[in-house]
Amino acid sequence: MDAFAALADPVRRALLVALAAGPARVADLAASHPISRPAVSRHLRVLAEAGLVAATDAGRERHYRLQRPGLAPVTDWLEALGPPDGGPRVTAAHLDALDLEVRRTTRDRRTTGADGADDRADDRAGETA
Amino acid sequence: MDAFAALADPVRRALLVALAAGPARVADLAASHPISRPAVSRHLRVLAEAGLVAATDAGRERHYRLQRPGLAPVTDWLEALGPPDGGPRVTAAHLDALDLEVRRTTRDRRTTGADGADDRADDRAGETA
DNA sequence: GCTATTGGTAACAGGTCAGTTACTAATCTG
DNA sequence: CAGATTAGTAACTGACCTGTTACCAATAGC
Repeated sequence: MDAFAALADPVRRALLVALAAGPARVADLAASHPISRPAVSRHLRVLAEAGLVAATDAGRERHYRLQRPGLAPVTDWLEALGPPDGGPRVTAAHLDALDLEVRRTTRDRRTTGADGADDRADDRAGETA
Repeated sequence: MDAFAALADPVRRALLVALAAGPARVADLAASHPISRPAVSRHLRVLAEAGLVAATDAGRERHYRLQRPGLAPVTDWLEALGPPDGGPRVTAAHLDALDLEVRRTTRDRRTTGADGADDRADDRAGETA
């Protein structure tokens, strides 16, 4: 089952959200969802086939964790279709160019004693890390 | 049917891709896809319910067009789950701040006679329009 | 007004998917 | 070793979804 079909089921989306907070066992996921454990087990198998989760055996337990790269087919398709609201569409190259400009600007203004406009460049640097 | 379930069907995704190139009639979409016209008609109804397409009556014809904002529930959910690869995550506010910096930089360099580095700020302005 | 074209609906058949209960395999614990 | 816990599988049922053909309504063109 592909990633699109895997995301179509609300139970599977809920499982992914739960796993986004960190790895979990099958019993834990079944306890926090209104379906039986075999149903959870099968949903997890579907998600694993789609590359959205991965399992690690630990004795008799099995720890499932989210695999965010598995969402790439969906995100890629969505972005190929175009932005949902004509919002900003920026590539890493754009950011690099802008980053260069901003660093030069702030340095120039410091040396020339410009006004105290806030230095937002650090925001991006932090988020892209 | 919600947007997630609507995107689960490959035929519906193909219809959306076709509509991304511009509005189309039902007959046109049916002709370019290996399913009957009633099937296309029902797929379009599903997509309309999900807010992914909209129709405009034009005489006996009906022009369907893509509604990109309908994808918002999906994109929002995906981005709430976290970035697939830790890529750049930039908001419009960041871009505005950067844009301000860049415009000031280029102006300063013009007045001070700097090198001929290209003016990338216009790129962003065009893409966000 | 008659015919052709466009689009939606109805009814039906086929297949798939989600859920359950019952059972089995493997591992930890006393 | 015996019992308990964890996880997966098998078999089954019920619902839903997708596709088809046949039919109906509305509009354009002669």
